[in-house]
Amino acid sequence: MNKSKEHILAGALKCFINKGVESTTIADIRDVSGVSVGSIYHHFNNKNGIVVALFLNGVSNHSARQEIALSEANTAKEGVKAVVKCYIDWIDENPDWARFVFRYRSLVENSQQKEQHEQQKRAHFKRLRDWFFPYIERNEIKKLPFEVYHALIIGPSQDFALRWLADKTKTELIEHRELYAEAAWQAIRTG
Amino acid sequence: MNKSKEHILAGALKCFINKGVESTTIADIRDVSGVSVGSIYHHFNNKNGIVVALFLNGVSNHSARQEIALSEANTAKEGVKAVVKCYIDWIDENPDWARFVFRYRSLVENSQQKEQHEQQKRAHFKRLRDWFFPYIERNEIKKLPFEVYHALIIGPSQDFALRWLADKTKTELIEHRELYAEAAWQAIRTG
Amino acid sequence: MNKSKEHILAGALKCFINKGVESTTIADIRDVSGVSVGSIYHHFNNKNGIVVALFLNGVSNHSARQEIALSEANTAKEGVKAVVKCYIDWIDENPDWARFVFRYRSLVENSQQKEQHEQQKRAHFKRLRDWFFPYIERNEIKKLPFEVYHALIIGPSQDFALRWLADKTKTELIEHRELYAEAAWQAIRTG
Amino acid sequence: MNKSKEHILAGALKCFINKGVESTTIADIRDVSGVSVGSIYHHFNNKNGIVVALFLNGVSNHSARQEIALSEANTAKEGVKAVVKCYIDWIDENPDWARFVFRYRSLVENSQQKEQHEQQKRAHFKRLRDWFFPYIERNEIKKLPFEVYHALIIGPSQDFALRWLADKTKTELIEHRELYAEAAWQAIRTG
DNA sequence: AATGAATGAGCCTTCATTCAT
DNA sequence: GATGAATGAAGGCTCATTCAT
Repeated sequence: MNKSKEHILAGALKCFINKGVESTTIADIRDVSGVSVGSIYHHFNNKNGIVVALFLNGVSNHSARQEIALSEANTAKEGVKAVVKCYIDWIDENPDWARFVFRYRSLVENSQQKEQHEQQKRAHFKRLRDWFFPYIERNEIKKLPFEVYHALIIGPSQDFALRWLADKTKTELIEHRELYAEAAWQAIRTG
Repeated sequence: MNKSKEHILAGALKCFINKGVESTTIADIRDVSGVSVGSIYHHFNNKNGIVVALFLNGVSNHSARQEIALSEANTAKEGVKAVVKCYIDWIDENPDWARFVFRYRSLVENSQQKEQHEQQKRAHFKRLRDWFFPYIERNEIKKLPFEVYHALIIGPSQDFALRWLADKTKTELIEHRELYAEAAWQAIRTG
Repeated sequence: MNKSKEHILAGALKCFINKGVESTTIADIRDVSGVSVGSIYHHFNNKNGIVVALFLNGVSNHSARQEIALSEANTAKEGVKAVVKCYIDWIDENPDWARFVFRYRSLVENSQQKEQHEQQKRAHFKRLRDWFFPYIERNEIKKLPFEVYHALIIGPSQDFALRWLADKTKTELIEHRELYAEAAWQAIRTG
Repeated sequence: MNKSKEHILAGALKCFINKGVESTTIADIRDVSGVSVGSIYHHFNNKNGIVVALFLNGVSNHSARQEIALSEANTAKEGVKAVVKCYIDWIDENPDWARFVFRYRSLVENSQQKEQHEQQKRAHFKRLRDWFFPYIERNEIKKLPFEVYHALIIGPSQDFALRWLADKTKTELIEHRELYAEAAWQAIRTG
């Protein structure tokens, strides 16, 4: 892999989190990454290129982990809980990346390079849907409007995670791993 | 009431949502609000002053409504559901204001005028806590780490609302009002 | 005399010395003088009006004192020494006014209201010339190009005064009063 | 040597003398020097950086000449006269630079980059003092408070020079070169 | 005479991007 | 692939001045 590119991405992530994307200058990234202005443009074409690269890397890294976790689950309950735990774990292990993805999702989704992201996202959602569908059919999971599942499963963890990432919680995100996983299962199970 | 100030705030909100705070220029706000650059500075001191004013107005407007709704509830269940419904209603009725508050909370919380916000927030949370405390004591609501309640009650609605505000849902936020209210109650009730 | 005008002039002088004329805003003068923006304009028409008023007051105050001192002198030597001492005394007693006059002379002399100043100056110089002329004729004072007298008489005191006003001398201006007066006399006396 | 820097300094000096530092805009300097705004900032960091550079160049250029002149003098009288003549000559040959140094000395001495100037100045004054000290010891020059020498030697020339630079004299500065040199010597010689 | 809200032209400075080396 | 000097458009903000009260 490319040393310069790694340095640039790592430096840019730091800056983007500290000062925000708009307030981060190419000179800031140069100072933090140690890579010259010319090289930054050589590798990423322009400032937005760095933003998009960071975002796509982050999202696909997270999706991949989630799909692996899901593939190892054998029941509806295991699957739901795996999704929540994997979500929490990824945020816990990559807090800056998570902050970045939450904060700048819209920036990428409104950019010109959004195509790649949308495609990734559709593929990922399809795989999730395929995994859960049989359990809904078999009535182990409540029949609900599809887009509500995400809210019920991920909503609570996400709410807490956002506050944890902003350093506004007294307890650790990871402490409630089991609690949110169980709550997610209870929220959508039948019976 | 002050005509200029209202115009500036309304115009600024439009711009901030359309282009983002950083990409909105004072000239943009002048064009939309019809108030001169000098007057904008006269009333808000600088660009960030507008951001803070919009944010504080939004948050306190929402808090006030929530507290009124709560004061009319007579049981734990009614209270929890009122909070969720009020949350959904406010977002549904003030989508731009909601978009703004979600997106720029951190901007205000890291600004120099954060004091006023923190104070408002503390007072609001204290009133919520006071309302729910008796029900926890009487064991009608599960005993949980305090900061988890918010995640369980608001998390799902918030997740959906964020996607609804970004125009990424097929269904309307308001359609699921009862569903999320009921889910919130089930998530924290005892027994 | 007019209370507001006095306050404005006094406040403006402070500001002009502290921050320079260009960096002093009308708001600064309002804050220091306690007189409203509107009143400042009512009394002085515009910012430059304050500058000119301060300057003309300062110069004519100094000229008047010098002419009085001269009128009490009875010999060439007394006259020359009186001029130097009077110069030093005025600066010693009105250091801010002196700083202002030295620093902003050119600003007034290039302004549109320069007429009044030029007239004052011509009249003053004529009176000085009239006083000294007889002594030059009688050969008690060296015959020199007229504009050299000022340099020889005032030059040394002025050099020192400028450094004293800038707080760059170790000794007090007033200490050398006699020394500079005597040096001035020696520089232009005959024999 | 650096072409851009030279052009910027030359253009800036013209503007500063014509309109004053405060009234000179970066755009003025760009127009006169032909160097882009960005480059001006690249080389001088900000507007004040140009002022400081001009000032330091001017002062050190003058000091260097004075020290050379002094090193070629062999008696107290020659030294004193050399200082005065050198002073007059430098002003005569570099009138704009002289105008600038006289007018904006305080601006530099109160700026943040004043250190370099103070150091230069101290070194220069030490060399002057070292040159004259033996003659004072040998009683060829009057014993006077040290800071008075400057006033007596340079004061008259400076007074005249200031008026000559302001175009307010009928005669040329250079015409009185010998007169002021001789007066300086008479003012401080013993006997 | 006094007040201070409103105006808008204009300035310093920043910064993404280019390009010659 | 790497470098960093040069560019110039654009934005936040200031401030002298006006004017209705």
